[in-house]
Amino acid sequence: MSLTRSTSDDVADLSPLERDAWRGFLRVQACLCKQLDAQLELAHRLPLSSYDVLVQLADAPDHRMRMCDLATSVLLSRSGMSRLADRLERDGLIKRCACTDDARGAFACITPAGLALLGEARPTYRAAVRSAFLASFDEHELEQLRAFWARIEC
Amino acid sequence: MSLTRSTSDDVADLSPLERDAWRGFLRVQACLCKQLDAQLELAHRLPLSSYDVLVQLADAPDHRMRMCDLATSVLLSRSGMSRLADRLERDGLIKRCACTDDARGAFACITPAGLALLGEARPTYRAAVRSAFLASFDEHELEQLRAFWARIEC
DNA sequence: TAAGATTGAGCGCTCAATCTTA
DNA sequence: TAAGATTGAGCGCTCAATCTTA
Repeated sequence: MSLTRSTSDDVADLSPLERDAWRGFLRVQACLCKQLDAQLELAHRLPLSSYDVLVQLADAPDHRMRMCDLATSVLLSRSGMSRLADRLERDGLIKRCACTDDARGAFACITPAGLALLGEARPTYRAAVRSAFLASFDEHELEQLRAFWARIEC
Repeated sequence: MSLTRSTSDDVADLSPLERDAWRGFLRVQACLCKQLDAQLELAHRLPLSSYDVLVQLADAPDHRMRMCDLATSVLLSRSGMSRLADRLERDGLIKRCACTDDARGAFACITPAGLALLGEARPTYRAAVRSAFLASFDEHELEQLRAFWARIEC
């Protein structure tokens, strides 16, 4: 090992600090998502992935989005989104609608039943995110977190 | 809605700041894990979940752990761990060994081939975590992150 | 040719049931 | 009875192939 290498050399062991900053991040994410999913499932029979889709649609213009845009915004592949939409449509929470501008495409539209269920689930979600995550930080720290995530593009 | 409720009332909308702090966290985690998994798979044909198991075993006393402890430390169910161990054993990276203290239990032990592969994969992992995550923060910020994660128990 | 969307095949996970030993 | 581990059933996802329209 060269003496000129810094401690943040690419191949060097992660320092305890680096390890904790990274592993803690992974641990917290896994725990929180598992908790959130369990709470939504228990209270509303709605998995977290379905909740995310309903939120996107409810907040979108005309309560609808193109399937491919929806896939991107919920971090799913197109095929994964297509199958999730199948389940949501089967449960009456969304409907697929024709896209007149581009006949290749399709819209997913949230139904009144979807809006109603989302109306019940949103308070559960917000309360859970607040108590399990946001409540651990003051306003300044939340600003820091926002700035931290903005640095990472992907 | 009561006038006495604060803006962080449990059921109120998430503020833009809360939203960004939370959604950014989810986005960054999803992106980084996807990237990491792809790089390990490409360079070493080793999924991230298998990498995590090999790291735990390599760092454990006698290069071995009980199946249930291993499941806990890689955030998997027991059955999920059992099936992942099947694949790793099939590929010769680990072996199951009898547990003489408690005949109900089993050890997973990393093999020389497992250690060798991990030796190649660790630099890839470290370099990826550094360039995609750790490099975005200075030492003080890493300390902050460590302290942030420590607040959240799960 | 390429892009949007879906479908077939199959992987990796969890839950519930089961087997074994404490 | 309970705990460690595995197995059967089945869910939710991705990749590659396919269909449709731009």
